[in-house]
Amino acid sequence: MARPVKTVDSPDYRAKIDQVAESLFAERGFDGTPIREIAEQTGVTKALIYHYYQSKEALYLSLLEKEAATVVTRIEAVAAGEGDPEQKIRAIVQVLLDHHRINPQGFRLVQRAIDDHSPAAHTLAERWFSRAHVAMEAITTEGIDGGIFKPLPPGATSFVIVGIIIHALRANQLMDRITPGFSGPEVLTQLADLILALLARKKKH
Amino acid sequence: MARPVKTVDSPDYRAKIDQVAESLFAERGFDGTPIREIAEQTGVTKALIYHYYQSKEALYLSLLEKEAATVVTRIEAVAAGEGDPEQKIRAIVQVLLDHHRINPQGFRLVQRAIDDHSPAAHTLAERWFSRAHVAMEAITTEGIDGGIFKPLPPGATSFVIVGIIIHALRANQLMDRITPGFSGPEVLTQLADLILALLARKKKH
DNA sequence: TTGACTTAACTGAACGGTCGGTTAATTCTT
DNA sequence: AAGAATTAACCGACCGTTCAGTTAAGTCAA
Repeated sequence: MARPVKTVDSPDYRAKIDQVAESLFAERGFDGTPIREIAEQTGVTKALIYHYYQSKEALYLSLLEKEAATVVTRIEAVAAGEGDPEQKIRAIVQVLLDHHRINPQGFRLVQRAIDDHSPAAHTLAERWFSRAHVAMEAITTEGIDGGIFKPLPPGATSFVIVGIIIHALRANQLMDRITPGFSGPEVLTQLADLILALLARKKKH
Repeated sequence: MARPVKTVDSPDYRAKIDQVAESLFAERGFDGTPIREIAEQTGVTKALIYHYYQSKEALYLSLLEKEAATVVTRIEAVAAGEGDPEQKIRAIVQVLLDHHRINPQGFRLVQRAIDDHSPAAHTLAERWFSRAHVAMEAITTEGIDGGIFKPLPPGATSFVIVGIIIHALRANQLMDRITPGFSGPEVLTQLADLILALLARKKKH
């Protein structure tokens, strides 16, 4: 049971396996990523990966769970924190942008899971996305009730926010050329402003 | 030179191969779909598929090209047709919804290609998405210049429209439970109204 | 009309290679 | 010494692809 303490300069393969696997799964998907390649890029053998994980899918789901939990927990923290709805929306956009900037591979891993064929991955993604949407709904409902946001059908405001953010990050990392004049880093810096401009209630005077 | 004419009740396997392959590729992705399974579900042998297509990838790209061309051509037709920007936006939403309703697998195939690892598929998707965006830009620019749509940065309006539609169809087919109170068929019927409500210019009086 | 010839459609079996996963043993750390 | 970390070697299954060959239908010269 006792796990030996690593010396300072030891390789710490376990963490590196996770890192390499996350990157490969994010780029090429589950089916497109052979265990052999994860092992090679980590600098170990396949057998070591099976020493740490029961199966390829267990490794994949472990990474997915960790990544989804991290980002959704942060969103929930913002939703439960202080500030008016506009500040919270800006904070959430910032959370997602930061997370994407620091670890784009992890972000892409989660995005990919939405379309995943594996029932386990699909369920996992659905569970976390659902929690994120609940947190968002609390904010948008407050914004609409407070007269700050344009009144839209229940759920629609969160739906729009999430849709635009996902589209922005997807476009930013994968389709730089499809949105002429509105792609690349500039789309991200304007993202919160754009979302709030769309949601803002019409001024009456 | 002599080409045997198909008898009326002959199986027409070629069309069925396309149909089965499109469905499987859409559901499980390129890597997740073995040629064997396409053959089995079609009721032929693998070898027949290689009689019609040079490779698995050639089959995949052929389906992708056909599907993307169909939907983008329709969008371009709407953009080049008659009507004010609001009517055109409604028409485009309808085109996409109809296409998705009639052939959801084909639609999903194209969506998946955005994240595709294969350079050829990625390039193909980028090419068609780019054409769609150009067509959209013509409409949104007219709407903004005409004072109907809220003024947003260049490209941003098209970006929002495409993002919301993609998100809606993705959510509708894959994540029915993640958007509480705003999922399932009802999101689609309200989609054009939602988009136009977001884009509508603030009334001044 | 007939029968040799051509062609597309289609198949069964096999190829070399890679896949995810296992096993038994060796090395390393304490 | 003991147990965790790590490995080389191996397995059966399946992968995409090829190939030699059969079938069925159309062409065409006699």
